[in-house]
Amino acid sequence: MRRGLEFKKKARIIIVDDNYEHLSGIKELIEIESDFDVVATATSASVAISLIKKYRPEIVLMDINMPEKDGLTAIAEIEKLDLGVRIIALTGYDDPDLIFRAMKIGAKGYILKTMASAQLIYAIDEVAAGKIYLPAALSSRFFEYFQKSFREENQELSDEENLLNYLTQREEEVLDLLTQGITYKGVAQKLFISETTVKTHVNNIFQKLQVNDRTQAVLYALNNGFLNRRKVKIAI
Amino acid sequence: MRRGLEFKKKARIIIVDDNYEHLSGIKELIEIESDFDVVATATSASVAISLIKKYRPEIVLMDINMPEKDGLTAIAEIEKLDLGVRIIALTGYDDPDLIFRAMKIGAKGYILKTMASAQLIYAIDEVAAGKIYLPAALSSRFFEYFQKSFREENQELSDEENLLNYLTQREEEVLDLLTQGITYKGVAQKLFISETTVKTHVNNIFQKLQVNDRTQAVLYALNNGFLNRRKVKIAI
DNA sequence: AAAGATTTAGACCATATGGTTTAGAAATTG
DNA sequence: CAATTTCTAAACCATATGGTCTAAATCTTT
Repeated sequence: MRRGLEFKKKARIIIVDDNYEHLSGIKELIEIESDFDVVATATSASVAISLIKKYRPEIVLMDINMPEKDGLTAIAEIEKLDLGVRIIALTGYDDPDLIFRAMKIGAKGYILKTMASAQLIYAIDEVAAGKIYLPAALSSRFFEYFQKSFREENQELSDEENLLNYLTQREEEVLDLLTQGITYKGVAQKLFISETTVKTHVNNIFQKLQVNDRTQAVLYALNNGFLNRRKVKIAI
Repeated sequence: MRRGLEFKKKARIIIVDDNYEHLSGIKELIEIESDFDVVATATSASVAISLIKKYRPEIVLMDINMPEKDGLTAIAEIEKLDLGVRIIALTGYDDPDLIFRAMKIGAKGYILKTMASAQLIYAIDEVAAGKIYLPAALSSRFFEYFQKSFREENQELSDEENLLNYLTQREEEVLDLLTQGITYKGVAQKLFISETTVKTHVNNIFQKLQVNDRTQAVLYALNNGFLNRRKVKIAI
């Protein structure tokens, strides 16, 4: 086939699809059109996982639309095993949410069953070579979804509405320390001011943020873009 | 040029680059190789913004590496204006963090200055057509970064390490209410139990999470996957 | 049935936190 | 320079929160 892989180790592949027709179709296609080695196939995620543990393939082609255990959780589980298996997700349609979630949990590629066989082979080639591959069309859809989620989630408050913008420099510093779970005494020490001064600042913060206690102030800060060492969190 | 745009309205473009050499280079290239209409150029972000307000171009080519006001904040500001301008980011190197941040704040494309001119024209074509365009190489880098951030941030704690898993049902309920900024009294009312019972639960929670106060417990919960109505937050 | 964990709840006490007021020093702005 | 804002800090008090211990009722599990 294309791209001299003859001298490389042939990538070993496991294919997972609950539809046996599709499964054998893809298997044949790969065996005919490429140099890859289909070492096993599975029609359910749970079987697939034990096969993966057994054969340690380089690549797994995983259908996402399966009953019982769905493909996404299967991918998550396989990734958690940390066997270095590179998973390519496979579906019938380009639902951006599916694409987003698959890539998020670690899929190294995503292709549609409707795509040409050459595209499939190319994707496997790329992923086997250590890259992450999304066809341009899917990549475009992914980014639309990606950006939409940020638009919606991020700027739900305008600058005037975001009460954090009314805090003074010092109040921000105090609040920043509070969002790290530090007590008033600790804040006082860190900022080299007295504890009563901290209390004064804190009370002003409460007024400005319209909250009643430390926990609420911290929550307000975190939910409204207090740019700390904040962690990335997107619910699956 | 390629792709019959003759009958379409020619896309109007503004180019922003603090390096005048580059600026005129790109300008010439676009004027020669494509049908697009370069309506203005700017060597600073602030000038660019007023030009954009004035000319309302379809496309903006924005260099990211600029002194003074940097390109990313400029993009954010332009996006905030919500003029329907589609921004393509432009840099010398493929720093994945830059790519990630640019796409996050709404860039519709990202290309390297080192890329062939045909690639640039193609990118503009695609973006002008309403798509989001990232060359395969950059897309790959983006996803590596994207996935790494999730790996690091999400499963930094194993199930045994995540102290939240040692909480009982009831303790979880209490903690959940605490993460909503509710006081002990409020929790007692919501759960139809006495306030002293709440205190008992809370103290047990503190023991299990190895923290000393309510705020720290809430922070621990939020940072370790207490899957609430939590918002998507990634610091720019 | 016995053992164990969970949920409930009280007493008791110490301390941290929150509410309000006043006020001087320092920095900023007009 | 005068006016304003910010930062500092104290006094005073009320209440919420945290620490520790004990213990009964309920539920789970063996």
